[in-house]
Amino acid sequence: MMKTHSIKDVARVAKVSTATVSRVINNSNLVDSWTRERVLKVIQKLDYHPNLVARSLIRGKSNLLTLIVPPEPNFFSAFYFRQILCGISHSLSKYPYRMMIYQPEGYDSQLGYPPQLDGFPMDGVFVIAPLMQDRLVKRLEKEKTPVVLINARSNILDWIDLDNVSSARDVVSALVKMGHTKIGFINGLEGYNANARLEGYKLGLEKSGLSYDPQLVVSGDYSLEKGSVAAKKLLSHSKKPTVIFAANDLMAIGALRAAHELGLSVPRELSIFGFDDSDAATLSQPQLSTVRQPFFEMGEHATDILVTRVENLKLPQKTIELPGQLIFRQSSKEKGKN
Amino acid sequence: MMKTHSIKDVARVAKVSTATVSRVINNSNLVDSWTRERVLKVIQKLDYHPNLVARSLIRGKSNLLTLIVPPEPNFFSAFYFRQILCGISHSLSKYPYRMMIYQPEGYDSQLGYPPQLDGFPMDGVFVIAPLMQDRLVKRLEKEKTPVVLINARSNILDWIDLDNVSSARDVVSALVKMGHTKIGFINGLEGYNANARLEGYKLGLEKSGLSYDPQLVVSGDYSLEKGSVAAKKLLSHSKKPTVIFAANDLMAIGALRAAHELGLSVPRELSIFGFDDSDAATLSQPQLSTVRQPFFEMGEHATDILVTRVENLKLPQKTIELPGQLIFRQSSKEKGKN
DNA sequence: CCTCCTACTGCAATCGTTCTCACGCTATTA
DNA sequence: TAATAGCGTGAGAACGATTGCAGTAGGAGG
Repeated sequence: MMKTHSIKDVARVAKVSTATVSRVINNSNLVDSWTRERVLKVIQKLDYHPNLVARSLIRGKSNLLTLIVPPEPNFFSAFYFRQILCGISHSLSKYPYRMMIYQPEGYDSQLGYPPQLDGFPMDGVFVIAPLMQDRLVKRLEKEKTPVVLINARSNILDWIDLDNVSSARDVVSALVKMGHTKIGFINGLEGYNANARLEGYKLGLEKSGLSYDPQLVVSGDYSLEKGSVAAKKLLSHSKKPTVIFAANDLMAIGALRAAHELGLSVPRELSIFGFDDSDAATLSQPQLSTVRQPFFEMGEHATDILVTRVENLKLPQKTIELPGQLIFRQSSKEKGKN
Repeated sequence: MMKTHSIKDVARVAKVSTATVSRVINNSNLVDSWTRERVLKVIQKLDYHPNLVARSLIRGKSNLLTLIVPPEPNFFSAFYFRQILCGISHSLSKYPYRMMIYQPEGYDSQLGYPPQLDGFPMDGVFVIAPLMQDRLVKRLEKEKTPVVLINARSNILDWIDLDNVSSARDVVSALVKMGHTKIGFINGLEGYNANARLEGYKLGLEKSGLSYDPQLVVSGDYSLEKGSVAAKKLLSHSKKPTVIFAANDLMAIGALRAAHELGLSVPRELSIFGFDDSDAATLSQPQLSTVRQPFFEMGEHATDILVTRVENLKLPQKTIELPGQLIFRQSSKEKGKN
């Protein structure tokens, strides 16, 4: 760090006290306009910028928000993570806050979640979905650090999440409208998301007057391989579905592969619908119909929520559910058409 | 921020001065082992952690490194950026440093590059490749802020970059070994990378005793569309190449598409080689042979370089050239084989 | 003319550390 | 025995801002 000018230099040159300079910097109206003028000129001349570390110390507020990233080495590459990051970063430029990124080396069982973060300045924390929630969140709650959960939920903390239920429901409704009546579903791993998407699937059937058939639902694990296996299982039934709806894109692509291996043409003989609108969705052949999660917007909203909370700790809990967007591409089509 | 215990609390409880506590924290050996013991116990009991803001203030060092990201909204999604980020993050966990990410809203012509960063604490800066270099870098140089360039070069600053020349040369050598003698090249936009890759291409030919034929080189702009156009141009010549080597994956995929449209089977009738090993390389049909840039490792090294530099400003310039790795997939094969 | 009020300004304490000095004690050396 | 060296410790001044409080000046009102 180069030695820069301090508030004292400005004070000296402008022949005022540091208090006055400080008041000018902070737009206090307790300063004569002529004096202000003069001080501003000096500030500009010296290219003075307040030292934010010193300010943090006295104010007890660093204007730094922390994004805690799960310890998986490639997490930054994850599709949804990237998008959320873009959203946060974009929205953040509206505020005088900066973002620190912290990825611990691993889950620490002894000390609680983020071991090396103690003492590091942060006014608030973004927590992105995955498993690790419990311990981390409990600790942050205890420390009364403002938190916003992204893609997860809580009874106490602010959060923003996809409306999984209605998104899945809308997919099913749309498929029914396209003439499908036998709709297979490949479920994800146990957990909130998968449950909600399955619930939406059931709801969609119900809304369309179709009955729920457990044989048309098989479980997967979000992997391509399992998606393929699951699809084959679905397609081996007597009452073969005419469309397979998977709880994420990767499994949908697995289904695509299965169809290919079974010699079924997609979408002519089988439609396939994914969930996530990941990169893979447009790169697959044929391109995948899917549900786009508004990750970017989620990141944006999360930032707004967190900054608001940091600036006013006493606000009531804020929660946002955003709708997914149905994206129709080549892997699905009206039943019976060519 | 919750009020936590300060060094004074520890001092009071342990019945020593704050100076001694400070010495204990900082592993000074100027403290009696019995005293140290006692202080450590108190520290643990109070769950005391030094306030890093205060420490930064007095030390004039924040232990924060800044990663400046170009203002493009989706930059976090860029393939190489993600990988580099993973590498930085991974290596960073070895050090007592944290990373701030800062993406300005746009290029500011008035003030110089990163307008809102003034006064924010940072000990060093990662700068990732693209165009914006000039002004930003000049400014950082002036402020004597330690900088490491990633995927770019400088005469003064530390940098780490791919060895483009030898990577491209090795591709050509490999292709020649596979029996190809007419090797088309789709160049990128003017700039260091493209120049270096073209140079490597020429070098590879030379090394293999083949002569350079300007007709086998066309220029592109790194886009899929242009790659397709360029490939068609190459394939319309009388002396059609048997393999097309593109300066990046996207153009290679464009070439793939062109081949498809022209009814040429890849790799039976035409081999295609990319550069970057982006996501698209494995998702394309057939999967793309390409050069993998060691982005992850670059991020890791960059971190090591920057931390070293921050801790010792007087070190001589450090530069690293990393070799690319040739990845052979389905889009290339020995000439004449089936 | 005196008092009070308002508008502006400066003094000095404060935030939580680090680090230089000086001090006292013990052990070593001449 | 006196001088010297070293170890362990504490007092207190920084670091660069903010902010409560006190003080000054000038104008208004009685």
